[in-house]
Amino acid sequence: MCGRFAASASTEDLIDLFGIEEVADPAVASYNLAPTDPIPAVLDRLEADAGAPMRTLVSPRWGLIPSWAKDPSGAARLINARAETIATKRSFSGSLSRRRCLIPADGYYEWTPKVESGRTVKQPWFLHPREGLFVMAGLYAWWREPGTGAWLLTATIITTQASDALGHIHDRMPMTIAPADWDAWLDPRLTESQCALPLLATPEDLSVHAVSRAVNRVANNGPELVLPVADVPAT
DNA sequence: CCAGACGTTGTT
DNA sequence: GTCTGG
DNA sequence: CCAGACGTTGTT
DNA sequence: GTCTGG
Repeated sequence: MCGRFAASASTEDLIDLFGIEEVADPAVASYNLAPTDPIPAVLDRLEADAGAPMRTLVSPRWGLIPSWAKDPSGAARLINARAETIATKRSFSGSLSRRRCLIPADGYYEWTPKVESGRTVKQPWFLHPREGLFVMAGLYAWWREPGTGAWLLTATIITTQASDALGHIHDRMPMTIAPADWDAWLDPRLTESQCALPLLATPEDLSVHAVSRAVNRVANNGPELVLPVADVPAT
């Protein structure tokens, strides 16, 4: 699955790569993004006067809160949405039809148990493309706070069964969208979920290496978190 | 019809 | 063991 | 995802 | 909001 990731591209990088027209929230580099954190996301917003959609850089909280939720307390739970069932699950189907986004990342983390000095510790791994950004498929939702009327934007990352190459690390992995399909994936006017689903792609040829357990603690951050560590433990 | 749920992950 | 916070 | 907390009363 | 269960 995907429960922690790194995203360090600058706002300028993302403007160039995705053709961003409006920056609602600038990108903030982080090498330790955790559930409930603001994460970078690209979406196409429909203008009120119904022209072409406006490609916008936003910063939703990670963990989708459906618009009908009574309170936002479940946010840390819906950090992933299973590709196999998003079209029929009530928490996601509306977002799949009309609120799809892209989440640009450097790569993501997974953990495996490891015995060290007789104790079991959680060994983190960093999974990432050999070059370029890892553009994850996401869904978003708007939730309105009853008291203040303030709007809260949240998002989730779509997952699928891990490929054999990654299965020894974890049985789930995030899905991507190929650059040629970005426009269609983001277009909120394409409301047929059956048109959107085939755009979901499986990550190919990811590189995997062990990283420091410093990433386990969410307070830690910095580019050193994604660096390989010499002591590569057996799985 | 109304009431109530609506999710993923890992672990056991 | 299970929930909350980050 | 992992780490860390998990509670009440009365008194200061 | 929308679907399922009763």
